[in-house]
Amino acid sequence: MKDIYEDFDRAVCLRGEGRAKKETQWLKVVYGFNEPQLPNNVSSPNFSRIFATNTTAFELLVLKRKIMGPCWLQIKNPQVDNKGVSCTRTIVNHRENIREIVCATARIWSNIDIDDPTPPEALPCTVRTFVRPLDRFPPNFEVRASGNGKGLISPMKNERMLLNSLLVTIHRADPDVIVGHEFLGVSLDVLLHRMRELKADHWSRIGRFRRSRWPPIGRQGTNLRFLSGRLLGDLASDGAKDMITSTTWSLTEMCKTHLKSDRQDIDPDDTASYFDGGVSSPERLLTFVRHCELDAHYQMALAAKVQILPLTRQLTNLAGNSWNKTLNGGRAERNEYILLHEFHRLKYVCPDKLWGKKSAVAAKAENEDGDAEGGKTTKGKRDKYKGGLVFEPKRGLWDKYILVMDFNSLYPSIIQEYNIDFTTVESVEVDADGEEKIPEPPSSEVPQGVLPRLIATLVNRRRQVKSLMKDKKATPAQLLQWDIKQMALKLTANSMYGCLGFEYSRFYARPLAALTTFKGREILTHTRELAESMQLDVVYGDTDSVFVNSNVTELAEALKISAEFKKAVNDRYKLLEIDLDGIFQRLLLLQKKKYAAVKVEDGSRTSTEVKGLDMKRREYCVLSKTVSQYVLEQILSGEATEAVVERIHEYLTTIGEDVRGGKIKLDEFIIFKRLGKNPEDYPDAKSQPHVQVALRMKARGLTARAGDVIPYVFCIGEGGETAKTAQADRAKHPDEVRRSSDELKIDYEHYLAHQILPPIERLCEPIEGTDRARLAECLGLDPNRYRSAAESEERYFGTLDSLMSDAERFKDAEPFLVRCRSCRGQVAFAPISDRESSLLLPSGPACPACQSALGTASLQVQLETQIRGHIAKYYESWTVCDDPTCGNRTRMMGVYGRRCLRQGCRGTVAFEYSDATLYNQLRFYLSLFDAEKAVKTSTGSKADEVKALVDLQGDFLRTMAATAEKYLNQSGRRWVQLSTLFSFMKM
DNA sequence: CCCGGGAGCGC
DNA sequence: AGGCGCTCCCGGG
Repeated sequence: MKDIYEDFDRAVCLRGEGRAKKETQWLKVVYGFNEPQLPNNVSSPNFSRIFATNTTAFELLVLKRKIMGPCWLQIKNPQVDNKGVSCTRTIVNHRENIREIVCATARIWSNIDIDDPTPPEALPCTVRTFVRPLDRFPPNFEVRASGNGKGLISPMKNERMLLNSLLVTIHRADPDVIVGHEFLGVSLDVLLHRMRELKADHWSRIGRFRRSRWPPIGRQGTNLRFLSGRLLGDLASDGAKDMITSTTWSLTEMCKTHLKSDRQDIDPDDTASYFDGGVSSPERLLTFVRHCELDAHYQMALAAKVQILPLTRQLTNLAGNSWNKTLNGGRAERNEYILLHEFHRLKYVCPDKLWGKKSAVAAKAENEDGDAEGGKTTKGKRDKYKGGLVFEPKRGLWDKYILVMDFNSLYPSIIQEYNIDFTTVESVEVDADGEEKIPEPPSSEVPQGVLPRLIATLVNRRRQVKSLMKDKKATPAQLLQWDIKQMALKLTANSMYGCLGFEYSRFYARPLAALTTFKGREILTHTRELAESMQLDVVYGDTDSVFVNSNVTELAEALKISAEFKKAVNDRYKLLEIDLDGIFQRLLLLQKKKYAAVKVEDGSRTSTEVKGLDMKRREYCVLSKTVSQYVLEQILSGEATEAVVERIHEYLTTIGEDVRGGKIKLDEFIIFKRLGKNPEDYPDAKSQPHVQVALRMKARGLTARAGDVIPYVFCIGEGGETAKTAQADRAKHPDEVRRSSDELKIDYEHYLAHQILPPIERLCEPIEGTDRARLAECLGLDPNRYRSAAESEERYFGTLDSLMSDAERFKDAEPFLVRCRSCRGQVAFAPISDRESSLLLPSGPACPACQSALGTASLQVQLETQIRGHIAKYYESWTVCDDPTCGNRTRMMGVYGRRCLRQGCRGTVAFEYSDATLYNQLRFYLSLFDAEKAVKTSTGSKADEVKALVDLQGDFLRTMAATAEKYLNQSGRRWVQLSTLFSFMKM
């Protein structure tokens, strides 16, 4: 009954009690779970505090017995043999939007060893599919079903019988593990509701805990307890998502990337058609059944491929928590349990578990913040503490060897190096000015803390495992097992820091987290300074890495520099270690966290590494990624810039044509976006494409919940008017597009302008010889709409006037049209230096058609009329939207600058007839009568001819020039906003 | 035109 | 129910 504990001072502080008792005497009281729980906030004259009143039986058992993950417990004689089962049910919803079960496959593997690397397809298994008709089975279905190959097909009369038979199968197999995809969130939910609704027999056999009465079915995705006694490996669970690299975690995508298998997708809306009993052949339904059989296989194959069971078991062994939580939950709980075990072993009192609440320290700090800042409204989260340091990248394309040096496991190493722990770091006062102070690390005499020692143990064990792996005699199975073990050790060590800064963590210790990152920033800064002191150029760095420009073209030299630098850095620390992580042959550095490189692999091989670019994001379609890939390959090819630019331009031209020509498949246009909330919870649902699609999916009885990744394609609005329908309404699910046959058309212009151009533009930004207007032009988009203000002005006036020919400068100017009063013909007034076309003869202006002389006064009036026409046009102030899919033309002006006023459009409006256009037009008119220029631009024998002409017709030219100049000079400022015209010069 | 808040990445 | 740092893009005033 009585036991003396040492106090754990942080435990006290974590409770928000301000007192820092080191060791005190505690009275330990133990009583059964059949008695009521004490409140945790009681006190009396005899005691000030009670701890651990709400500890669960599981925690107690696991801690007291030091149970570290799955192991044999001598409670009774457990009858366990390993059986895995993979289940698929395909569900269709009909009438009243209720999801029913039409088909279920159980693929059962018996006596599997989860450490055996043999893939599931090479191991014996039984397959059984239960299927029931919607109305009636197609003729001959039962006969054909009985002759099915390996898989047993059991036609069932109705849904209830299907469920009953499935439950019998599960009961007989009694699986330890159930593997599925979206099982917890979807399948189990439907199963439970249908079993209850249809009063299925022995429904609790889905798990191992026998029940006769139904407990309440919880929210979707929260009913793991119905499976108690079995492990659930759900490939779409958060736990699994951490282990599988994928953008959508759809079964089809994972099969493709991890199994190299081409899984056929079935449109859920087509399910009913597979069950059509009115057709003459059973083939279609058999196809459906085989699809289910195959899916069940895929799920197990994926689970085996990513080693989900061995890895989660190792993680669970390290943390001492529950395996099912490792499989289906996040990592906070693992971290909690490893610390609980450690502190319990050392006889500390740990902070109490606060269910669904912020840790006591977090809550306390928030209150203090509120007091200090005079009752500032509870703005949700507290200010973040500072994290890793990111250097400003030196942007551009680097073509000397770049050394990527990074610290191995920086944060775990810092925690060890500086002995950062709950028991070693003194708490800090909260600063008066609200600024949070970083605590000091303990002095070197302070003994090693709990956390540093724990991490050291993990790191040492990992080192041992890795040395085992070097043994040449090791079998592949052993190697695989060790590899999983070392991975689990690394993951565990690395996750300790994250949980220190997690407000809801039982061991929340913000000052420790802040100290860790502070040291990280300090170390990275010093590392860069060291490099610079060695005359090495650091072009970039992020948190724990520096990219050093070796500035050499010989690999051996680069390696030598790397070794010298490594030694210089590592000499400064006891434990902390920097190492060469890779060598880049070429590096395209675009932004912080955004770059691509050609990495040197062993020998002469190379590979491309891409970080953070648009092409790595799920909201860009495959087409966009393919185009980016090509452009990137060209840029990194190392060939001459002109050749690269030319190839890019050519390629984009082809792409533009192919897209518009309908040569690209629908799949390549699919965009993905994750739902942050449930679709109906969006306040601005109407403007979000994926939310609109999700809502329509739900209306059809499909699932679309928070966290789901929604696929969609932008189509042309109904009725063909691209501008009329709001953007979000035009987003359609790929299945909708496929079903519509030709009704829905992909909005190619939108894809070119919004999915292809922007990523390419960003990639080409540092590349000479092209710009966004040119890239847009290649794609068949109007280049003028993509010219920046600066570029447009530069185009008109040119920073280097002499470099631009008049032909180029006045390309878009309207000609001066001269009408002849005699023959009523009309002709453009060509430049006077153009002796073949000019109507100005040495004798004066004359009509080229009827040779009649044209009066100066008449021409002057005509010129003035045309100039005034342009001015009037300018004052009409028509604006157009720069989004080619919108094309909105209006005379309305927005209140907020240049945003397009059409609902749902993201474009920018500009004057159709801008001040710059007008100014340029006037300059063009002036140029027509510029005698000096005419002489200058003429060469050879022409020069003399022109010179004679301007001498003879000087009066005429001066009169006309003066007319143009009048408008240009006197009123120029009224039209031309000099500030915008010359904005490109402000750099 | 500026400012903020999500997404989604990187580490 | 792990952290923070950084583009981007989109709404809103």
